[in-house]
Amino acid sequence: MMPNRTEYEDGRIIPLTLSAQVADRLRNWVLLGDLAPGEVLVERVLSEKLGVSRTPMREALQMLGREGLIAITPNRRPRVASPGLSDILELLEVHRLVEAHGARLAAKQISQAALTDLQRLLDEMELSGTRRGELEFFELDMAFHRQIVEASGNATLIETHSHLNARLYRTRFLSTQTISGRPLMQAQHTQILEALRARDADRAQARVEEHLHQLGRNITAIFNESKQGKGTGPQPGKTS
Amino acid sequence: MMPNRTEYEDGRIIPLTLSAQVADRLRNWVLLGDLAPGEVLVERVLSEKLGVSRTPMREALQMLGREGLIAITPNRRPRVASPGLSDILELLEVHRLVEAHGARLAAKQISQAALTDLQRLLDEMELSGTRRGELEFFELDMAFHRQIVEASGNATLIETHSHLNARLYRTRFLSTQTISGRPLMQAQHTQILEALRARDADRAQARVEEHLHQLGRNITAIFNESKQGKGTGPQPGKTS
DNA sequence: TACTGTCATAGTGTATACCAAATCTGCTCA
DNA sequence: TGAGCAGATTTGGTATACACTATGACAGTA
Repeated sequence: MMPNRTEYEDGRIIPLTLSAQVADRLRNWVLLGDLAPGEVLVERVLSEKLGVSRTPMREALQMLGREGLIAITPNRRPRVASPGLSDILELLEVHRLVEAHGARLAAKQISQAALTDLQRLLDEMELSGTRRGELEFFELDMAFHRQIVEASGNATLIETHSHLNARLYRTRFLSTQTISGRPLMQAQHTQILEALRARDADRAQARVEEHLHQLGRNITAIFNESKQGKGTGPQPGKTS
Repeated sequence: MMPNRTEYEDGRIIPLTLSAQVADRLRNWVLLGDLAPGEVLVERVLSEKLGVSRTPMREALQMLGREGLIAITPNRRPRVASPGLSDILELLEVHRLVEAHGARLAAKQISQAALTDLQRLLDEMELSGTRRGELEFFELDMAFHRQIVEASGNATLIETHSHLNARLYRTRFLSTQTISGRPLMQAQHTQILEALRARDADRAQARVEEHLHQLGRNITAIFNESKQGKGTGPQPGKTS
């Protein structure tokens, strides 16, 4: 996902603490589904598996808990979060609000280099959609959205967006699997980029909103399918 | 602040973990200024002072770090955050976005009881403005804003708003001290409530935006004063 | 004076061991 | 089948130890 092993601070490079590294690994496991929603996590087992002591493992679990990726209840074993559809739609609404605003800000000041980069991502997605694996398409998609918000230049907005996105990550990944929706998504991506190029803040905002509304519809469809299908929908168990 | 000592979960009441209790106390110290911005925190000293071991203290510090109230860097002692004006304005922009959207949602579905409660808060603020202490006015103000967002019914929105607000807490408290601005603020509060009563989502959103823009101006003024005044502006030291 | 390098001290990050209290699991019995 | 119980697990918290990093004071140098 993110090749996070170091961290900046006034130019010096400081290695991440062990807790943070463990959190990174766990996060990837959750996001990619190696740890299934609802699955129970046992501190000692995990810490042995990763060869670290309980202390950094506890801290890592706390981190993911605060990010909403796992549900932590006092005295109980943590579980991988498995939000219901309504939780996800609530999340998505705020996420949409934030990202759309990011696009609005970005339209006013995005650099030429960033625009070129976004175009490159779109091109690669075009190829990826037909030829390559789904994970790659997904990651390009994520990068596209992230870069737009980063172009807003508002650190708080970027951080908030990234937190919300982390919680939606798994769901969005599943959504990407449904290849049928891709052409529409791609067309919308193009429209967003056009609006940014035109420095049209209103349009950029509207296009992003539209796009994420569409995402909401896709997710709803997937959720309902898996629910009636073989009952393998997300388990109960709250999202902390 | 919040009388948090217990927590719900399917009806049973479970006491907060020690870490959470410690975090609550530290948070209050930071928000009320008992721990000054930029001040250095030492794990061992704090844990002794509160009579707990390092483990829960570390967890509490991590929590506040995530909330943006203290800045944590590996191997270094945590510091109470002391954001610069630009940081605060960025925060406020996102905060405004979230709260305004909350008001929009709230307008559509706020209960009669909640409206009555908001009116009560306004009335008390009116009294408080002339007769009582400033801390009380401030807390009523905070409660007013919080309740509006809570009326939105979107848990993610509420949570995000509360996080952002926590980071702005200290600054907003200082802003409240400037009594000269109160009549305007109060008038705006009334307008917001009127819009909610009228179930006018657009107007509610607009009024909240206006109000928080005004807050931004107040904060900017205060910040500049204190900076040129006696140089007692916020210290350097980043916000994590 | 201003700068640079050294060094002791202080403080965090991590490992370990241990205990109390809560939870979980499987069994028994109705 | 389901309620209730007891023992095994597991977490929350304490205490301690130690390696490694950062910090600040000091001495030496230009």
